[in-house]
Amino acid sequence: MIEHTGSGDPARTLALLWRTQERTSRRGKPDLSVDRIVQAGIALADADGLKALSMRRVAESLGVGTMSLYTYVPGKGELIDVMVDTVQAATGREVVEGWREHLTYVARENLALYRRHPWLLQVAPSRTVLGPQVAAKYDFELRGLDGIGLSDVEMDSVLNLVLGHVQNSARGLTAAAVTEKETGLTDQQWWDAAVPFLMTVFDAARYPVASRVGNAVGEAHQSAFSPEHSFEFGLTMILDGIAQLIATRSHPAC
Amino acid sequence: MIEHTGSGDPARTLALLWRTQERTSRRGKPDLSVDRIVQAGIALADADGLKALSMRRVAESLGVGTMSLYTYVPGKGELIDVMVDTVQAATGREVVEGWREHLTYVARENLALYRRHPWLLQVAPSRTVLGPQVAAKYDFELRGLDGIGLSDVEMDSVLNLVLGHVQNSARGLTAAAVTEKETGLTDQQWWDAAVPFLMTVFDAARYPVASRVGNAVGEAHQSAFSPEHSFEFGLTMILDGIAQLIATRSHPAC
DNA sequence: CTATGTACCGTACAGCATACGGTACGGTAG
DNA sequence: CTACCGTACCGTATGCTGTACGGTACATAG
Repeated sequence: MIEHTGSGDPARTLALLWRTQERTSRRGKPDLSVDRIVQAGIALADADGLKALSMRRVAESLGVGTMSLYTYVPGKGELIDVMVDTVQAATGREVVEGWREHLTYVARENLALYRRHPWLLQVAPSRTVLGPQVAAKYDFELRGLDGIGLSDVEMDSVLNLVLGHVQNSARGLTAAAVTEKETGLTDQQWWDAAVPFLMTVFDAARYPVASRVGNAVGEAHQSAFSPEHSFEFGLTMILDGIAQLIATRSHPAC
Repeated sequence: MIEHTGSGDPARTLALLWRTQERTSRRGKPDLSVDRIVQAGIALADADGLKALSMRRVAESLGVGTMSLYTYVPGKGELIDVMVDTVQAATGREVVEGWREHLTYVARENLALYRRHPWLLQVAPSRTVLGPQVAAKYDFELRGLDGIGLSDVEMDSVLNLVLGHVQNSARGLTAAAVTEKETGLTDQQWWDAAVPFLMTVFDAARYPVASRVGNAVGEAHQSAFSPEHSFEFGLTMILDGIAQLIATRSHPAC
């Protein structure tokens, strides 16, 4: 299941993200807090995936009634928004020389983020989460592209292109684990169950190139190939393309 | 919500995809069929998004009891799998000269597919749907990359890179419509509601590059900019990178 | 005409998010 | 010291979801 986020009032969500609530009065005995709820949510999603994240389970893991969460968080969608923003904080912010090195670093950091929190891939990125951590990360990632001849819009396009590739790669890298957890079947088991049937039904003569390439990829998958290769390959292609763009910008009359 | 697919027995799913059931006996009065159910599902998802797709609603739209669907389809996940495979059939298969032109054509066709069926973006691509339409499309898309000096695995990598970019772009292109349908808020309304709050909380001095670029992108978004640009931009970058790879393969001793 | 296998479906269950109407208590005003 | 009140917390209920299970009705084969 892909979770949707930000279903409610944008202002409410933003207030939550930026923690503008100012716990004013001290009536009652506040045992809970937004942060404790968010941490519990992240822990739960890390462990069992986004599908297993329910308000009941979050409350349970905090030893609290389900509805108590709604005092601090407008709903599940907003909770996920805050979870997304929160985990961005843990990405590295090293400054490296050269746009290519910077983008490579950014790509690796984001890949690591997806590895740590695979459920991020299950959150439908319908609308950007405009939280403080997201903003800080965006700023850092753009800074390494500043002053190399690209326009502002181009800087954004380049970054999005790289981050998009990282996300696609992350899906390949973590899909096995996530899907296994949710279907109870490893890739190998699934494949073993599928192959004998496919053999009876798949006409190699009808799809000659597909079957040849499919076999090659399958064999490579067992031996030397890895999704990491796909990540590196795509990144190289993209960076090479960007290099050409930058070269054009530097020597306009080429 | 991101829907998961292929939850059940792989062999069962494959039998369904390749229609191996051979309606043998003619007892009873089969009113329903897998195809009718799938078409109803696609119509429903096209109209109201994947979130609105429920077995109850599919049955209702066919004038049939909910449980009757389970005679033909093992479950919701498998139904979605078949829906995914089915819509692939509608992509164009024109043969164009040159790998670059071919990939451009493939990219456009896939983008159009996502436009027609935005719910495809909400299906978690945990495991490839190994259906006949998917296979045929894969074969066609690879054929245009055959014999230009790439290895089999490289052909697959190149294709995946392009298709991944298309998917990312499609998200940007259709996100507005989909999200609006599901949240009841247009991008403009959402932005208008967010901006005044952001102004009070977003420290431009803290995130100088982010705010500058963000503003530039925002302004461009209102005037000349469009997600289409982002699609074309990324495609150009990727194809330029691939061109370099192919050049290397053609003149190995560069 | 009877037997049988199948298409279809009513009911029920477990799980979900969350709206609503309370309850109990800590801090403060009188 | 007491009375009040705003807040934290939560029990219950509603309307969704997918689907397991047991049954019914009927077309066809024998």
